[in-house]
Amino acid sequence: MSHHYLSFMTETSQQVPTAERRPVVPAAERRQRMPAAERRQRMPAAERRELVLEAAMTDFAVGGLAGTSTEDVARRAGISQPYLFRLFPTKKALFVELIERCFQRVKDTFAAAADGLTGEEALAAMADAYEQLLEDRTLLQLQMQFYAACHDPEVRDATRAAFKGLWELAERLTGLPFQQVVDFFAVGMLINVAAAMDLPAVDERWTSWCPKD
Amino acid sequence: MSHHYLSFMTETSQQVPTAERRPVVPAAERRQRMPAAERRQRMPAAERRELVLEAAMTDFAVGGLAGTSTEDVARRAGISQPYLFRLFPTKKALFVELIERCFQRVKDTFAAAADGLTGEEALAAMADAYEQLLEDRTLLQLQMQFYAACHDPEVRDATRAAFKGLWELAERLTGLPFQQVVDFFAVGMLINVAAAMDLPAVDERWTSWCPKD
DNA sequence: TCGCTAAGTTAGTGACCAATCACTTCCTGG
DNA sequence: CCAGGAAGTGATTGGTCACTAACTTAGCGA
Repeated sequence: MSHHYLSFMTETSQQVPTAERRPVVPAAERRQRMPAAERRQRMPAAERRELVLEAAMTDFAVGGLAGTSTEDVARRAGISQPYLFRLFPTKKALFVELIERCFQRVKDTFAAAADGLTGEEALAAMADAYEQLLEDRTLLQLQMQFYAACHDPEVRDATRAAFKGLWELAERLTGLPFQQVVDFFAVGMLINVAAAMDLPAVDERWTSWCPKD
Repeated sequence: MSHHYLSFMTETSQQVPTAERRPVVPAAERRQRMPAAERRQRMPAAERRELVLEAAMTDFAVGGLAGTSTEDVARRAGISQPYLFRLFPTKKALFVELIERCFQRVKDTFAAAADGLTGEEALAAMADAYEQLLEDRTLLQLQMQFYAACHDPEVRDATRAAFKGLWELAERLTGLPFQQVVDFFAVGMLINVAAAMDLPAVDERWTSWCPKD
């Protein structure tokens, strides 16, 4: 069963001692009350929203829209679960807000990488930058959750719009013809999937995705 | 807002009058008892399992692991929900069984398409065949659900193994070097995502993904 | 025809969860 | 100093859901 020609397909990934099964911790003790001693620190709602959005990225990246509870997000954000619903009307609204946010972060990454470059140089820089997102897979896995949740019209519309924006940015930054942009995004999607499956860190062969020679 | 260079990104997709929001039909009436008049037809468990697996593909493709209820699957399969648990030990076990099944179907598609061909001809045939899967997006959307659910170790292991099998099949059928197989799968993944977002039917430019010239 | 096995059901159970309500606490400007 | 708004919580609620227990029914072989 040794397939030498596919190093990234071999089972060299170290298995995390995962917690296995959805937390069967009785909800009674999971929903522990706030520690009275060191009272929760107050902050303006706008600021708290940021914390919630950040926490939500982490949780939704793992569980997706349906598989993440508002309780989990609230706890990670350091607030009570009801207060989350004063900051966001519904769970889905929070999720949808993440879509724009997540793609914006990728856009920023691309823009920073391609700064001062054009054409294939810009594309290569963007490719490198995108690969570096592998170090914290949150963004990539979150993308998968968006795509997977696209049966919902609101999610789909937001995802489509954000994806379109990203695509247009890539075209603008590189100025390259359609086909090359297709290939760029195609490999990007393969990277997303590889990250989701946690294939051993995508090896250097991926980087030769700009076969101009 | 007209971007002539990206026909598939324009909003020409006819919006399905989607049902909007998870079925808010009160569960009381959703769980209607079996029609006593035309009693359920019996069949061997192995056969019933097939029906359940088929129904599960449809439902899980839409809702994913967390977002699909066993009640939904059972109803579609024409059995009571508890009986589903005699055929499958857990919901996740059912989901995991779909992974092998889904990828096997893609494998069959590839093998049939590449029959008698090799090299780039085989690859092109496989590409065409894969695009035809867009007509019934179940298989593609289901894949996205697998990738998205890969945080779970059992799901990840099964998905990895199935993906690896598919990859090896592609290499065996075409005999092409690594880089070309990468490009092939990369575009495949882009198609998956496009299907998930329901971008207007992927246009003919995708087919030129084998830039040998 | 009888009885056994496999197919299938109804009726729960405990747990979880999104969302609401009513309440408290803190801070600030007049 | 005090009134009011903003930050934040506890308790609850109506509902869903995976899974179990216990029962029923249909067919088939001896």
